Amino acid sequence: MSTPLINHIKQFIDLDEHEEQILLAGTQRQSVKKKEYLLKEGQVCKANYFVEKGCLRIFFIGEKGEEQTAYFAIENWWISDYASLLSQSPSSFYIQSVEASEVIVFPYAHQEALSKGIPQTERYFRILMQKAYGASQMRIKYLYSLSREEMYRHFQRQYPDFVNRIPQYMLASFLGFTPEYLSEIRKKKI
Amino acid sequence: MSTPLINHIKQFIDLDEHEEQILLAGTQRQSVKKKEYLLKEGQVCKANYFVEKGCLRIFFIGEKGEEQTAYFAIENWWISDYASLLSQSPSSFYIQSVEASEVIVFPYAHQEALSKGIPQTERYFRILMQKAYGASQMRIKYLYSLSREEMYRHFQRQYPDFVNRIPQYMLASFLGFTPEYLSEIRKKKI
DNA sequence: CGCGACGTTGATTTGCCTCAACGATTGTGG
DNA sequence: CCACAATCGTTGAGGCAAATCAACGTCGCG
Repeated sequence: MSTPLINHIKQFIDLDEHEEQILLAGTQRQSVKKKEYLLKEGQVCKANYFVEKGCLRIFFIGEKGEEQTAYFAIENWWISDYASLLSQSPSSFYIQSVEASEVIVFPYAHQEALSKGIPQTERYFRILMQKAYGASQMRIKYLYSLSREEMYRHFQRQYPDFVNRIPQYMLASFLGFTPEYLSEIRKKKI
Repeated sequence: MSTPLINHIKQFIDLDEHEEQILLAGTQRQSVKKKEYLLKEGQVCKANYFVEKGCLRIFFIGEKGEEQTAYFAIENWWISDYASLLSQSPSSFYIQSVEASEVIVFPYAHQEALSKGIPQTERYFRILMQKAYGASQMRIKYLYSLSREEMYRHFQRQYPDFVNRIPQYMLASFLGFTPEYLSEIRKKKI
């Protein structure tokens, strides 16, 4: 069996055919329409989502009602509210598709069950979480040291294709500023 | 054997006496003087640090030479540069003690070795990393939605004792603003 | 075709920074 | 244990990056 998810996992741990089947059996593929929600504020997050195709985001609602994007996930990335997932407490985020997407729903209960039968999956998720946390430490660094304009240039350099794939107001909210200011920055650049 | 580290681990996984000994055998206690460094920029991070007593911080040097604190760790917290640790690449951070501290040095090589002999340690570190990443997601949320003054009030409410334990310039840099501005905020509050 | 969502532009405002100078406190060597 | 330096904290004047607000183009979709 070769799926994007299995391929991703096998970059970090070994699985035999039988284990692959057990692992996949507990998941399900879901087609998600543009702007459809996988989680809403107040709900308890029940699954980790692996993006096979398309793009998801996690956002929250600011004081004045604006949607503030916290993270994006594209092909071969995971996305979830990991605090809500771990403690099974109500989430303060929304998870929504940015474009029509194909997602693997990986229930947390399944992850917990696998931890006994296929212990190396814990290793996979440990590495995943450590990568994510490491990236988050770097993001904190950038948030503290770069100006808003530099944030945009930096993001543009790192993900040149992605910049044109999402609405500008989402990109602006992800970078931590207003759509108007992004417009101003873009005007400057020839 | 009961040490703060073992107690912490046993909140999440089971260990028998023999396993505890193997686990501790690969670690070492280190007394760290105030302002002493455990890691400097450019070095590859080799260990995860567990704070038994005292306080550490991880910071980086900004464009104008200022020290920007990214995280603090107090009793029973872990601290490290997890990106550098995972990929064994040069760090862009410094790890330094804020006060005289007692630290358990947990080499990453030891963590890797344990993952074979005592597989449930992977589970412990997975939960640790997931908690840390979840907290990081919340921190992103606060950074995006609160003003600098609200950040301070929020932090003060959450860690009232800690506020008076560290120099104000470190707190200011952690909250993402200048010592002068923190001074101004404090003046307002009666 | 028309409406609503998205993007742009410019005028004005503001939260926070910068710089400089001055107190307060801490630590250290004589 | 004191003196004095270094570090840390405060205050105020002035400046700038980015927000706010409002108005107007434009595009995609039902």
